[in-house]
Amino acid sequence: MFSKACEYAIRATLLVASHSLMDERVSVKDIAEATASPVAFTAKIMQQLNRCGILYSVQGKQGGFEMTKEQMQATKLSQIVTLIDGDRVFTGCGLGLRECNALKPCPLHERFSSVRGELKAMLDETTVLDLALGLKDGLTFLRT
Amino acid sequence: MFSKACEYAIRATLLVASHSLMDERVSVKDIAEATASPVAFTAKIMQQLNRCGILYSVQGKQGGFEMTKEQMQATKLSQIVTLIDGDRVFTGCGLGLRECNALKPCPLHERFSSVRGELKAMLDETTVLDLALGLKDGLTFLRT
DNA sequence: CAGAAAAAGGATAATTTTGTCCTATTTAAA
DNA sequence: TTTAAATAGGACAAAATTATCCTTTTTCTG
Ligand code: FES
Ligand code: FES
Repeated sequence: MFSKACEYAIRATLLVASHSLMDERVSVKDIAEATASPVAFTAKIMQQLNRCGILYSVQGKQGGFEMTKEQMQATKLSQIVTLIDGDRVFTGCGLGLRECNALKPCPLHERFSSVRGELKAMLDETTVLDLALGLKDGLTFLRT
Repeated sequence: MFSKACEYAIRATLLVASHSLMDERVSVKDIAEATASPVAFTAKIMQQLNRCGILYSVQGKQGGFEMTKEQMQATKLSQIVTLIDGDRVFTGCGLGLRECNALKPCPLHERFSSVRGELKAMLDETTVLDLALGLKDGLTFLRT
């Protein structure tokens, strides 16, 4: 469904958010540990998330990553997916035709575009804050 | 969403089905041309589809691939997906946790498993015959 | 100020997925 | 019976994704 990079990005963002709710800053090392992700790969993803303003970083000793509550409210899951994987999962043809076009539909178009629309709606309606709250309260988890 | 191999598999199966409805046999070359897929890669996929009985092949000159109407009715899209990509798209965690477990859910579990269930239901309810009919009638397409 | 901890970023490596090539086998038709 | 067209299948190659390593820069702390 999503690439590994995208899964790591969402997990990392949610971890940073849940810690920011408790006014804690987290390092890449912390993030990788808490989300069971490879450290250096996660570091690259954090750079992308920082560059596009989904969260922010503090360099130097005692540095790490944080999010403001505004960032948590403003960031929809769909934005993270689009940033990392592009919009193919939201707009592409389920059978891989070059474009999904209702005027020249693939055999699965009608059924697939409906499900794809629900996926998009779900990710558009879900903010980082929505998910970070359950994580902070220990109701949900980011690793086994 | 699906791998390239899986997209090719579905497109190829639907092409064979629509031709079988007109009592025509199709070669790998025909399939690759009609679905805009790489020939040799498609050939490998056809072998898988044949081995597991989704369709059948006839070797030798004038050979090719065909499906019986029974095969078309019996084959659900979900079977082709599972054959090529496995069942991760139907059962896996949206955030990539090792297993999707409602007792230790990821933050997206509730919302994701709902959409994933609709995808599965859609592919379970759709047979190759369902889709081949529109293709035969020129209402849907397998390439741009 | 010096040293250490941490992010930034470039280069490279491993793995998986996708795609190609070539040979053997099967079968219809000339 | 020979030839040609087609699938079967193994080996290999290219590309994309995932992952690691190493150096530089920043900034806190002693
Ligand atoms: S054309 Fe295939 S999903 Fe729209
Ligand atoms: S645990 Fe993540 S989707 Fe179920």
